[in-house]
Amino acid sequence: MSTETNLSGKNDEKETNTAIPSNFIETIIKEDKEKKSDFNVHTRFPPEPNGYLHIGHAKSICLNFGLALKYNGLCNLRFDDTNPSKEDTEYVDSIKEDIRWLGFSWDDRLFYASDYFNEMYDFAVRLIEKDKAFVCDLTAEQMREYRGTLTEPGKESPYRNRSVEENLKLFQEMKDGKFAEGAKVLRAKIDMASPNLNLRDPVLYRIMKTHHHRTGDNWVIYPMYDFAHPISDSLEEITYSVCTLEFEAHRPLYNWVIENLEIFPSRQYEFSRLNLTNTVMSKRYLRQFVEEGKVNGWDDPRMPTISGLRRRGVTPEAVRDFCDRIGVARSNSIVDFALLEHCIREDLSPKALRVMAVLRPLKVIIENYPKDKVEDLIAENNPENPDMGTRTIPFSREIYIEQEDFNENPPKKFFRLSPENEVRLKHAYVIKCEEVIKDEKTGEIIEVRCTYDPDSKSGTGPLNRKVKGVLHWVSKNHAVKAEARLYEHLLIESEEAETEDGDNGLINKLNPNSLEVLECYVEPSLQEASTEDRFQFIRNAYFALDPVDSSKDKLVFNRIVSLKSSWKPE
RNA sequence: UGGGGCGUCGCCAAGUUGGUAAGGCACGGGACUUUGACUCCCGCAUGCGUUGGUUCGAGUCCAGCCGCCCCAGCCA
Repeated sequence: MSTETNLSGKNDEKETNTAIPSNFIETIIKEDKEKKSDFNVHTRFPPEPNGYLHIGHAKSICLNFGLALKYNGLCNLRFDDTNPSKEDTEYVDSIKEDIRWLGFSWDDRLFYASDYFNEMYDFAVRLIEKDKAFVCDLTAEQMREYRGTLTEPGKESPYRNRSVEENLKLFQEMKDGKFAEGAKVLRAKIDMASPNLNLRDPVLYRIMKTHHHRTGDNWVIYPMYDFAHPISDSLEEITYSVCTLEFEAHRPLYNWVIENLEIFPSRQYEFSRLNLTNTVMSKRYLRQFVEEGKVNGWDDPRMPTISGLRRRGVTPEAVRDFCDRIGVARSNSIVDFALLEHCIREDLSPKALRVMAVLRPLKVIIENYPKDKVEDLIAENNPENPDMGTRTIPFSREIYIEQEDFNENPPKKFFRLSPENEVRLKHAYVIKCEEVIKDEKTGEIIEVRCTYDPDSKSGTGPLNRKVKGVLHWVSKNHAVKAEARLYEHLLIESEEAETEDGDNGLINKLNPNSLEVLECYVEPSLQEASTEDRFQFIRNAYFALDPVDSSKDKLVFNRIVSLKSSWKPE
């Protein structure tokens, strides 16, 4: 290894790490630091605990925590729990677990918007006192009518001119539970003619007589996102409040709250959310798949959820690398799933144990190999990393090879087993196909008879002995039966499935072959496999044990991602 | 349609104050190979939505046009 160049290369990278902004937010940070060298980077990840995190959230987590790490700042975890009707501690726990799994830490900075309910109430009172907010009795339907449309201005609420005193009294009574849900709301007094609909006297507080997972029944009024978020950010002195593009039109309101309350001036910046080909991030559709049994739960390995990726065997390193590579910008985009797969392979390649497993077995009998002989062959665990050592694999007269590795009428450049042809068994011997045994009735190939060359044993034979192909195999009497679950994209892109089908959602885009379950044979060393291990089934794919369904008695392997292949029969 | 955004290679995405189009993925070709993997070479935008303009010079400035996304929850 050319340590000199490598080291200097790495050092350069580290030294210029914070100097080269890699996205527009970092450009802003750099500018802020130039104006004021001690400007703190303080971000936050603010999920609502109303569902499971997915890889789109991972992008936000990597961005927010990553920014803090890179610029020596801090990143808070804050649960945006202002709507008790949708939220639950179950989600709080899973979100924490997912963030930790991704490798980030909020240290002691775990917050909840509900921590600030008292302050928020006081801030609302302050707005009323400044005549910047009022209690409105309009029903939801009436409010919609009064709001106007995209092209027409709205009308002011008839309750807009209540006195400060009356508003104070009414708001207090709202808090005290004197009114029914929906009877009254607190609204900001901004501009019913604003071209930005979010500024047409938006609702700040609504009445909800719902039990809150943290504050219990203490409150019957709850702040809206647009009021709670800027206050939460400000109280935590967040300097970069990073969110996704759909909140762009809310930024003027975010700033309005901060300016009228005269509190810490957090700033909001928006980036485009992650979209991936062949998948969907929308909670609505993911929930539909779960509820209709199209997948086996939120952590189904086909799901784009963090828990799904984790269960599938994807590593946090791969997810982080992916998030680094997709970039952060403001244009709507759809990232090719192949990039995620690339990141997974790149992470797994140096750490996965190379093992042999036969997914679709074809029996091979080596006729000139002694019937009762068993040899222990030495196999390296990872040729890229000799430190990972070796293990032994039993070899005997009867083995299984992959069905697709034999072809009676091979196409051109078929570097595998075929009649009269020679091939090497990985770590073992060169064998030659002598005879094909077929089922008399069906004509199906049920067995292949071969002979082996005793002088061709791996590592001992003539070094320049070249054969066309190398096959993986397992010894029939030593192999361990296991289940292999092969996953494909959850969704298919096709002409017919281009559009959503109304109430049917994305059902017609679901890939009917997204899961294939196989009974396979794996080499005996895998009996000792742990869920922490990652394997490369040689010439096939990366696999990991399913942490839920696998047991010592029944090994279950999930295919994480297949190996690339440039082999294409003509 | 009012407002706010966005439009650089098939997919992402860099492009300081205008100076003559990074990188990754994908793809194609080749080398190597006891994984048709990995690795390594090579190729891949006279072009930056479009039309004009300013300029010695424009992806970068100006004007018009086109396309896509977001906003009319007492959701976040």
